[in-house]
This record gives sequence, structure tokens and C-alpha cells, in this order.
Amino acid sequence: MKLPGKTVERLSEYRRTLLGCLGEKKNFIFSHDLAARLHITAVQVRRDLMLIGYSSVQRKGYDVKELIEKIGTIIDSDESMNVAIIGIGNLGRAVAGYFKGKRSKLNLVASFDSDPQKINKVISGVKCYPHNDMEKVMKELDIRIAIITVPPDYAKEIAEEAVRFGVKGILNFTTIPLNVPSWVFLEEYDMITSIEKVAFFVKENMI
Amino acid sequence: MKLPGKTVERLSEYRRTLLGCLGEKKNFIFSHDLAARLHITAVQVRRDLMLIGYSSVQRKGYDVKELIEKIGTIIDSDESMNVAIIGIGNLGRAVAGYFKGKRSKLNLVASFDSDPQKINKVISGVKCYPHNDMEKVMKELDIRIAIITVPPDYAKEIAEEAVRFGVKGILNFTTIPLNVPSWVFLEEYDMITSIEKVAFFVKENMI
DNA sequence: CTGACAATGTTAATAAATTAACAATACCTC
DNA sequence: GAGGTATTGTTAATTTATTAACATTGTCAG
Ligand SMILES: NC(=O)c1ccc[n+]([C@@H]2O[C@H](COP(=O)([O-])OP(=O)(O)OC[C@H]3O[C@@H](n4cnc5c(N)ncnc54)[C@H](O)[C@@H]3O)[C@@H](O)[C@H]2O)c1
Ligand SMILES: NC(=O)c1ccc[n+]([C@@H]2O[C@H](COP(=O)([O-])OP(=O)(O)OC[C@H]3O[C@@H](n4cnc5c(N)ncnc54)[C@H](O)[C@@H]3O)[C@@H](O)[C@H]2O)c1
Repeated sequence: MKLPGKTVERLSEYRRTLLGCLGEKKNFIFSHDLAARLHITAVQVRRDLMLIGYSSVQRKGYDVKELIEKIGTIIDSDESMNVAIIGIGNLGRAVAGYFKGKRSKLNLVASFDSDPQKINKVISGVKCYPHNDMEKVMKELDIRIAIITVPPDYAKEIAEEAVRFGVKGILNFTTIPLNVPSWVFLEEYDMITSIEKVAFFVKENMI
Repeated sequence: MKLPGKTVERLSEYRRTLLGCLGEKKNFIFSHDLAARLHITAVQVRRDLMLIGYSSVQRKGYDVKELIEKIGTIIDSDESMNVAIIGIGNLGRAVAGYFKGKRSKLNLVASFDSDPQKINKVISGVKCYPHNDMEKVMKELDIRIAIITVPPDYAKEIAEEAVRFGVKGILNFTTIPLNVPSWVFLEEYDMITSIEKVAFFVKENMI
């Protein structure tokens, strides 16, 4: 199914919100309610759901469980996909602890580090392998997605290795923009950008 | 100056990249070079710079130092702004360590936590104050921006407090979407969304 | 049973963001 | 110093994303 990247992001957010609803024992939700929780419009929600071909039970809103399922069939893959974190420092540990076990179709199965203090230990719930074994481990465990949280200077090299060893998608938290072949999906995020954006609009609002 | 949010984000990225150039002793850069480093087009770069009214030295490209300065005059505020992290757990520490001292106009001056083990200590370079003193400290230090990294259940409450105590911008790393008054700028980021997006496009590419 | 309603799904309109096109200009070569 | 070239700044065109409009449909009150 061909979907705009923005819609994919929102589908993920919808599911996250819907999972929250289940926790509240809320089994049906209206488009405007879901929208309000995410600071978007009801039309946006309905349009996105139209794109994935989901229909509600009329007049009761969307069946929360059913919609979670439906979103799953769209954005999850059939079999689960294996994920690794490269560089299990402060950020790597935070991500590992946060992500581990959250998504049934995405398994965080390994981390890699070059620090002898860390290798062969279980850190934040994930086994840490030595950087030198990346090729072997990545191939054996069939790792498809790499989350890169090494120091900036190593980022490029690590990304190249990961691609060579079979990774098809990279989430880069490093300051360094990476270059990858066109068939590898790359997503980059830098917190500084978010903070500076907030600062800019705070400044503007004050004027 | 009124700028699209997307442009503001890119300006931040331009500056980050340009700072990297200085490190490489590269004092002039062409639009297409800058663009390539960020995986965008040269036109995009030129258009953004047009919006902020920057002109290059013709035929030599942009003067790196000058452009860094110029971007600063646009996205930074005149006096520096104080920032606090609320919840100095795994993620909070990672952010603190990363951010501290990176931007001259944004000072990370405090963190807050409710854990007695943490309060009144310096963690990741930042003094940690007790959650109970938030009002006093936030007002005294004139904190304008809060980065929220507390456990999800506390996020709403913390955000309300922060707003009440004078915060004008929030960067929320929590899973919970927040509600704030219209005059508070809110930016939210959830890594799960990024990871799921990567997973989706990896899956699609494989089909 | 029926009419008013509330919420959806969808098409059409608008707005925002990106890309293309190109004239203008400084530089370099010869 | 003339001609070719590389790069910019900017307007116009295109594409993408969001919002508005509205017909449709099941529900419920009376
Ligand atoms: N901390 C943040 O909030 C934050 C935010 C955005 C970006 N970043 C970026 O993320 C990266 C990590 O940040 P951090 O705070 O976790 O740093 P960190 O120093 O705590 O962690 C880096 C880890 O990578 C390991 N490492 C170094 N070289 C390696 C290699 N060749 N192969 C495998 N592992 C290697 C180190 O041993 C260490 O464990 C940095 O590039 C930083 O700029 C951090
Ligand atoms: N770790 C990640 O990569 C990651 C990613 C995205 C989102 N998040 C979210 O960020 C938040 C923090 O994640 P974490 O891994 O750092 O968790 P953590 O448990 O390590 O840290 C939470 C910190 O908040 C403190 N705290 C609790 N209640 C508080 C209160 N009322 N006032 C002030 N401080 C309080 C705790 O003492 C602790 O130090 C969570 O909401 C998590 O869902 C984490």
C-alpha cells in the first residue's frame, strides 16, 4: 500500500493513542476525540483512515480494538522484524529501555558497542555484542533495522557497515547526516533542531 | 520574522552542518554542497536563505561564518533563554549530556526530579532540584523552555505546572500528547513513531 | 414510524511546501 | 577584455498536504 510518509507517522500515533484508550477501557472513539488528543483535526483522521480503507461502526465511532488491528495490518510487516541499537551509551540505553517489548512486530534483539566494559553484557534488557562481531551477528539474527547512537565521528563508518551487513532501514540519532544507498530507508532526528524550533517560536510569541 | 516551521527546522540543520564545516576548515560552501549534506535540494537551500534575506559572495558560495551568524540573528533570541529538563532519568540524562553547552543562546540551567537519590546533585552537568521547588526555582531562574522526560503518567500534571510557573515552550518526549494554552509553543516527539515509520518503508521496499 | 441528529466517507477547494525555470552576475580562461 | 561557465536569487509551476463542504447513513427520541 502506497501511503504518504506523514500519514504513516500519524497512523503510528493513532495506534499509540488507541492503545492508551484501551487502558482507559474506552472501546469506541469518535474521529473528533481521537483528533483532539493529537492536536489535529477530525477530518485529517477520517481522511487517513479512508486511505487505509477502514470503516467505523456508524454512530458509535471507531472500534478501538479493531482499528488497532487494522493499523497493524497496514504498518506492521507480516513476520516480525529485528532491530539493533549501535552504540549503547546514554541515548542508546534510554532508547533500548523505552522500546524493548513495546511492539510485537519489532524485536530489539541486539546492541553493539566497542567498549570492552559493555560487550557481552545485557544492558537495558538487550545483549550487547562487540562491534567486531557485527557482520556475524547481524547476518545470523537477520537484523533489518539499525538505530545509530554512536559518537558522531563513527557514524558514517557504522552506517556503511550496517548497510553492508544487510540492514534495510536506519534511524540516525547522530548529528551527522548519513549517506546510504537508495534502497535503504533513512530517518534522521536531532533534538537540537526541536529545541531550537521551540526557542524560535517562544521568541516570536513574545514579540 | 514570520517563517514556516519547516524552514526554521532547516535553518537549525544548516547551522549545525555549517558548524561542522568550520571544523573541516571549509570557509565557503555552495548551496548544492550544503543541500547534499542534508539530503535536500539546492533550490530548497537557496529559497530558505532568500526568506531570511541572506546573500552570498557570488560564485564562491556562502561564507560559512557569516551565514552561521546570520542564522543566529534569525533563530536565536537576543538575550539567552533558560531551559530546564524535568525528569532526569535515562532519557533526561542523555539529553542533558548532549545539549549542555552546545548553544550559546540556550542555557540548560536546571533539572527537576522527585527521586530523593537525585535531588540536589549535579547530574550530567546540571543541578537537579526537587520537584517540589519547581515554582520557586523556575521563577528565580526565569526558565522559559521545559523538556519533559518524566514517566508518562506524570506528564500532564508536570506540563500544567510548568506552564503555571512561566514556561513558554515545551518539548515533550513523553508518549502522552499534552494540552497547553495557545500561547505556549508545544513540540512533541516520539521515537516509536520514527521506528515504525522506518519499519513501514523497509517493508514496502522489500515487496 | 418518522424526523431530527450526529457522525462518517469522500470529493472538491484551499493552502503549504517543494521543485523547476531562468535571468542576472561575477569569475575564470584564453 | 570577450566568451563561456557556474552559481545565485527569484518568480512561476507543480506537487503534496490540509481543510472545507456535503451527501449518506444508522440511531434515537417522541
Ligand atoms: N544524548 C542525546 O540526547 C543525544 C541526542 C541527540 C543525538 N545524540 C547523539 O547520539 C550519539 C550518542 O550519544 P550518547 O549521549 O549516548 O553518547 P555516549 O558517549 O554515551 O554513547 C556512545 C556509545 O557508543 C559507543 N561506541 C563508540 N564507538 C563505537 C563504535 N565504533 N562501534 C560501536 N559502538 C561505539 C561508546 O562505547 C558508547 O557506549 C552521539 O552521536 C550524540 O551526538 C545524542
Ligand atoms: N527512553 C527513551 O528513549 C524514551 C523515548 C521516548 C520517550 N520516552 C519517554 O520519556 C519518559 C522518560 O523516559 P526514561 O527512560 O528517561 O524514564 P526514567 O524512568 O528513567 O526517568 C523518569 C524520571 O522522572 C522522574 N520523575 C518521576 N516522577 C516525577 C515527577 N512527578 N516530577 C519530576 N520527576 C519525576 C523519575 O524519578 C525518573 O528520574 C517516559 O515518559 C518515556 O515514555 C523515553
